Amino acid sequence: MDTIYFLKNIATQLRMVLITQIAENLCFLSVHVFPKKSMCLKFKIIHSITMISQAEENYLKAIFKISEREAKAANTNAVAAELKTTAASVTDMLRKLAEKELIFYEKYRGVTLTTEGVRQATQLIRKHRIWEVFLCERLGYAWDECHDLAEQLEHIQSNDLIDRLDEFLGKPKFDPHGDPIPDQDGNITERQQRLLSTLAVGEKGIVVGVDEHSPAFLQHLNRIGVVLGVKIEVLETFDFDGSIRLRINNAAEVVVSDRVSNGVFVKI
Amino acid sequence: MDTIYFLKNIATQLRMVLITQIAENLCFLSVHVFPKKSMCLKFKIIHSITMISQAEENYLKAIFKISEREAKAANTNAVAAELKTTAASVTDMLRKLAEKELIFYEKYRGVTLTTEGVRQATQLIRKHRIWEVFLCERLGYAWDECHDLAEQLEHIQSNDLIDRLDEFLGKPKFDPHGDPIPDQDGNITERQQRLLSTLAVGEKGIVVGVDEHSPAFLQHLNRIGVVLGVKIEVLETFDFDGSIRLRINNAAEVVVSDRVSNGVFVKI
DNA sequence: ATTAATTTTTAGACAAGTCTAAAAATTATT
DNA sequence: AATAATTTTTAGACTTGTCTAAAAATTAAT
Repeated sequence: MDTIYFLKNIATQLRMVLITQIAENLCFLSVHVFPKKSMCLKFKIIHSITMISQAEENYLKAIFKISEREAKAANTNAVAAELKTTAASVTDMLRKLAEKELIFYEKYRGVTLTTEGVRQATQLIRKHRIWEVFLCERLGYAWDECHDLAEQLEHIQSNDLIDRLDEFLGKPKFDPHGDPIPDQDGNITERQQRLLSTLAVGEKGIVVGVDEHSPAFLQHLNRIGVVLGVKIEVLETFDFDGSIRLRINNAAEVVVSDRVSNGVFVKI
Repeated sequence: MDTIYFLKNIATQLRMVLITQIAENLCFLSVHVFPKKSMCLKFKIIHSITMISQAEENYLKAIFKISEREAKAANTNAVAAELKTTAASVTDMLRKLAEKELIFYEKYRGVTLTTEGVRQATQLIRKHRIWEVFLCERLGYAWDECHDLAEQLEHIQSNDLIDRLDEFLGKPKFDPHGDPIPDQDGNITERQQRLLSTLAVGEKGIVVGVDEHSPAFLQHLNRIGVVLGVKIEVLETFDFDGSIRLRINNAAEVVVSDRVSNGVFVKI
């Protein structure tokens, strides 16, 4: 990882073991420039508690996402699919993340996040969603356009920046797709919500989120008028193919497919 | 760099030379997934006109900055110093950038930017400065705090994002340090400005920029009240050490050192 | 319970970007 | 003009993250 230099007269007084101890919990407060490298001893930092690379962040997020929807240890292929990479690459990275104690990993047995891993993944999701709010609410991006940019912006390293942005946006609780935004401590506001497909004829609700995030799906919702905040009322259900006839905002009527009704959350 | 696959029946009809030609000007509009790799021939993209890495961007910016202040070909050590890296690393990268026709580079002879290199560097500076305006004006960062964050944000890949942000901020012409923001085409609004040190006794002006950007310097200016927008009047100059006595905003009087008077721009 | 299919891991390679140490070229000095 | 000092480049190594191809482990199927 990184390299650290100690002045020789200081370093020789410390035992190697001690240096290792120090290095393991290292947190740079300030950096002093030494006049010459020949006056110093060089050490390599094996393990650093803070720094985590962009790639590592992405792996944690992928594992988090999979665990969220599958409720069992994420397997190598699933992670590879999620990140559009190969199983071999995943295996390499899992070894590294286990080394850093961000995941529990046993060969051939899948992977789960440690407490610290969950914390990191949650904070990354917090960043992603806050940036999405900014992109959509302030810069006028549509909800199907903001994902890729947020994917880049979430890796900007500064918790302070995110807290200020959060403040600037009025501490939103949900992102433009209705997904909850974790707070600084990782707490998530859970909401009473049901899939549109679970509503019976006559029930009413407000669209509050989506379970599928692909641009194609979101664009389709735009076209048929099923967007966040609209009121819907179930007029008729067709058991044959799972499609549903709806009234939107007490006005227009549409028939939506099962794909739609299983991808949209409503609050009763 | 990247790898591209052609279906065998298509690829075998094309001569290798032609493929190379195509690849050199390649611009992906869409990606098709082929059923099996065994049906494809694999090619490596040697040269791609668009993509440029974060490290490459930083080198271009460094060379641009040096050329701006030195008016002669930037030498290897200067670039190394600017980027806090080694001369060996710089040499490696210069070879690569020359290969991509972003710089003119002759061994031992220093380096200058090509037209495309200047364009890329200017756009990076545009991004940096627009982000700085956002950080200071909207998120409340001080002018000495925004640089490092902007250094990260400038690498977000999306021209559209920057244009929208620019619009959102009211198309500012200058950043929080008074540096001009290039437009989409790279045009820079030059401003009539003089170093404070060149003013004679009795002359008045408005502080519009700084020539030194270190946090320590900017914090010092904050403390003595010499910030962007204030009116100053030169009351007395001390030839002995170059210090100057000023009146600020028709009120407070301060004596500033030569370091300050040579680091501050005023508009008469 | 063996074989077959699938999943996962290892082995080995590669590209980008960096570094140190040594060699080569350039510039400065006597 | 020859030597010394400086600058720049080469050579070789290392790290991160990726890949392909082959081996090993696990799971499914006959």
